[in-house]
Amino acid sequence: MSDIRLSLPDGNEKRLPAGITGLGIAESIGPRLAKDALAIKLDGRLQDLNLPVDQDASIAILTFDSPEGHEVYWHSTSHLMAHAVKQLFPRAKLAIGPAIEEGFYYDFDLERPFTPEDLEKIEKKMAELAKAATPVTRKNISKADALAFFINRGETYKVELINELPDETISIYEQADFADLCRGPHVPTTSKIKAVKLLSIAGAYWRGSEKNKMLQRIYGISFPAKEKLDEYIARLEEIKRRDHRKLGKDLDLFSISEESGGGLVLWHPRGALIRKTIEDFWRDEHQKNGYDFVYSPHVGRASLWETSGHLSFYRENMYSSMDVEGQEYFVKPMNCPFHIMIYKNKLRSYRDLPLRFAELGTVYRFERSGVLHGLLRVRGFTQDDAHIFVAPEDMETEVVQVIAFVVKMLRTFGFDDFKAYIATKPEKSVGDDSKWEQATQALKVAADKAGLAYELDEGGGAFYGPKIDIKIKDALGRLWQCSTVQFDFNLPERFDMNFIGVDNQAHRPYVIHRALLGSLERFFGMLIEHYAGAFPVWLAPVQAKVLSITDRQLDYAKGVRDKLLAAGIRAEIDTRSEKIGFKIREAAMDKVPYILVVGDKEVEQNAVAVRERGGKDLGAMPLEAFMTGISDLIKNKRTTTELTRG
RNA sequence: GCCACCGUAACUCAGUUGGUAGAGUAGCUGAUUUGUAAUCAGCCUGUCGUGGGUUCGAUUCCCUCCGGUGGCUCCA
Repeated sequence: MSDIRLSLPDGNEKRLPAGITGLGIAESIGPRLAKDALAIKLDGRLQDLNLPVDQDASIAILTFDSPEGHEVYWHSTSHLMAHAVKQLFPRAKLAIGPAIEEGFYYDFDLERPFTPEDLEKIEKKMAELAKAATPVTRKNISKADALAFFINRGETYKVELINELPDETISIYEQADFADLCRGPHVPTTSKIKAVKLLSIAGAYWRGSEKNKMLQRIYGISFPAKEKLDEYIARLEEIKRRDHRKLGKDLDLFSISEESGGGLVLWHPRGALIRKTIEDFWRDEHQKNGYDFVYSPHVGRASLWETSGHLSFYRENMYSSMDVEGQEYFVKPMNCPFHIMIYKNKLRSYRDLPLRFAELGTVYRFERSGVLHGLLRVRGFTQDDAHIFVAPEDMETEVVQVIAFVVKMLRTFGFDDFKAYIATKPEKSVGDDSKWEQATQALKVAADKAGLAYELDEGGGAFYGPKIDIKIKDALGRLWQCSTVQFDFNLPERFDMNFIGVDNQAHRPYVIHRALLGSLERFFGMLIEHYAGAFPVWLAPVQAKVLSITDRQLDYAKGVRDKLLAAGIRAEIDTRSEKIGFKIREAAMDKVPYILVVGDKEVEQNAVAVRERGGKDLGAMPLEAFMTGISDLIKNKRTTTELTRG
C-alpha cells in the first residue's frame, strides 16, 4: 500500500501508509498524544480515530484542550449517559443530546419523572459502562435502513429526525447495545470518559416549541481527569457564593417581595446608594459627552404605541391597557416614542443635529413568571437609555463616539474584557439595503476604532436595523450582555421625522437607540457578582467604619466619623460594648473597604489603625493620611483598596 | 405559561408508621470595657405559603391556587 503525506500543525510532514487510522497517526507522533486523542481533524473536517485515512491531508489530533475537543468529549458523554439511561429505564425514548457550551444534555421522553437519586444511579451506571471500555463505532446505512432500525426500536423521535434529513446515507453510532443517530465524531471507546457529574434535571419541549411534548432533560459535565471536574465543581460553588440574590440579602441591598409582586425590585438604602452613585457618574459622563437629559412619562396613549408599532410588534410584552376617560393608555415598555415626541415638538435644523436625548427611563415589560430571575430578569427596570438623532452623513462619526463612550464607561466599573457582536440584516426587515450596508459598516468601523474584537451575527439584527451588542466578561469569565447600540430605520418613517438640511429641504434623520449599562437592575446584579459584593471604594455603600475599642474612645471615634463624613466619605461608627474582634467580624462580613480601629493609642496620636478589606492590617496612620488616600481612590474610581500612602 | 423540585421563626435549616413544632444566627434586656473575624446569661419569635378534601385528629396524605429555584421560549 502506498504512503500518504500528512502535514502536522507544527509544519512538519509525516509519511504513513494509506489506510492508517487516526489513532495510528496519533501513536506515530507519541504515546501521550495517543492517550489523550479524542478525534482527528483532516483538512479541517473532524473524523473518528478508528476510521482510516486514505489521502494526503493536513491533520491535527484533537484532544480535550480545545473547544472542538470539548464538544466531541461532551457529546460522547451525552451518548454514554443515554446508554446508561436506556439500560436503567428501557422505556425511555431518546430525543436529542448535544454538547453545549459547558457540558452536555440529553432529552428523554419517559412517563415517570427522573429524581435526583436517579441521577446518582445513572452516574454509577455510566462509570460502569466507561470502565467496560466498549468500542464506539460509526456505521453508515441507508436512510431506509436507518428508519427501519429506529422504528423497530420504538425511537419515534429519531424517526422524526431522520425523515427530515436530506441525505440518503445516515450515520449511526453504536456502543454495545446502544445506538444513536449521530453525525459524530465520537471518542473511540467509552473508557475515554473519566469524570462525570450529572448536574440537573429540567423540562424542555421537544424541539423547543411549547406546542410539543415536554421532555425531561438531564444536564451534565465531564472531564478527562477527576481534578478538572473538582475544579469545575469548585467553580460552581464560587458562582453560588457570588449569587447576587444571596449577596443582595446578606448585604441588605435589595429585595423582591411576593406581596408587592414578582420581578419588581425594592432597592434598600445601601443598594439605592450604590445606584445613586452609578447614576451620578452616568449623568456627569453624559453631560461631558454632549447628551441632553429628558424625562418622559410612565404611560402613554394607545395611539402613540400604534404609531410606534409597539402594539403590533411588541404587545405580548406590554401590560394590558388602562382606561383614562375613555381613552386607552399603556404603561411604557420603551422610552423611544416619548423621546421622538420631544424631537418632533419643533422643527429641527441640520444645525441641531446630532441631538442626543438621554434618560434613566423606567420601563415595564411583561415577562412570564417562570423566567424571572433576581435582578437579571425583572418586570420593571430602568434603562440607561438614549436616542440619538443624526443626519445620515454623520452617522459613522457618531457611532464611533458612542462605542468609545461605552468602553470608557465599562472600564471605569472595572471591566476590561469585552466581546462585541454585530447583528446584520435579517430576512424580514425595513429600510433599503444601502442603508443597512452603511449602518452595518459604521458599526464595524466603530468597533475597530475602539479596539473591540467582534463577531458577526449574520441575519441576527432586529427588523428595524442592525445593532452591536457588547458583552462584558466578569471575574469568573462569564459573559454578560449590557450595552447595545441599535439603528432604527423604522421609527423615523413611522413618526415621519424630519430635519431641514443645508439645501432647505426636509430630510429623514437616523435614530440610534443605545444603552451603555443596559438596565440598572441587571447591571447592578452583575456588579454584585463580579465583585462578590466587595465593591470598589467609590461604589461601596459604607466606605469606612470606625470601631472603638472601649467607651473611652467614644468621642474621638465620633469625631473621626464626622471628619470623614465632612470630607464626603461614607463612614459609619460602631461603639457597641463588644470586643474588637466581634466588631471587625461584622464589618468584614459587610465587606466594608476600610475598618478604622481606634483605641487609646490612636486617640493619643490623632491616628486610626487601618484594616484593609481582605484582612491586611496597615497599622496606625494619621487620620489625615488615611483621608487623603481614600479620597484619591474615590475620586479616581479605582478598583483597588490599596492606599497610596504619603 | 410548561416540566421537575421546593415553601416550617427576620435568616439558615431539623422535624416518618398522622397526635397542633425545634436548633443556630439575628433581635431585645442585662452583665462585661475588651487591640484586629464570634464574651456570657436571660427573654422574645410561628395561622408550618393559601384554600379545600380525607381523618376523631394534618406541618406530615390528596387536590387547588400563590410564590421561589433549575430549565424550555424570550430578553435589558
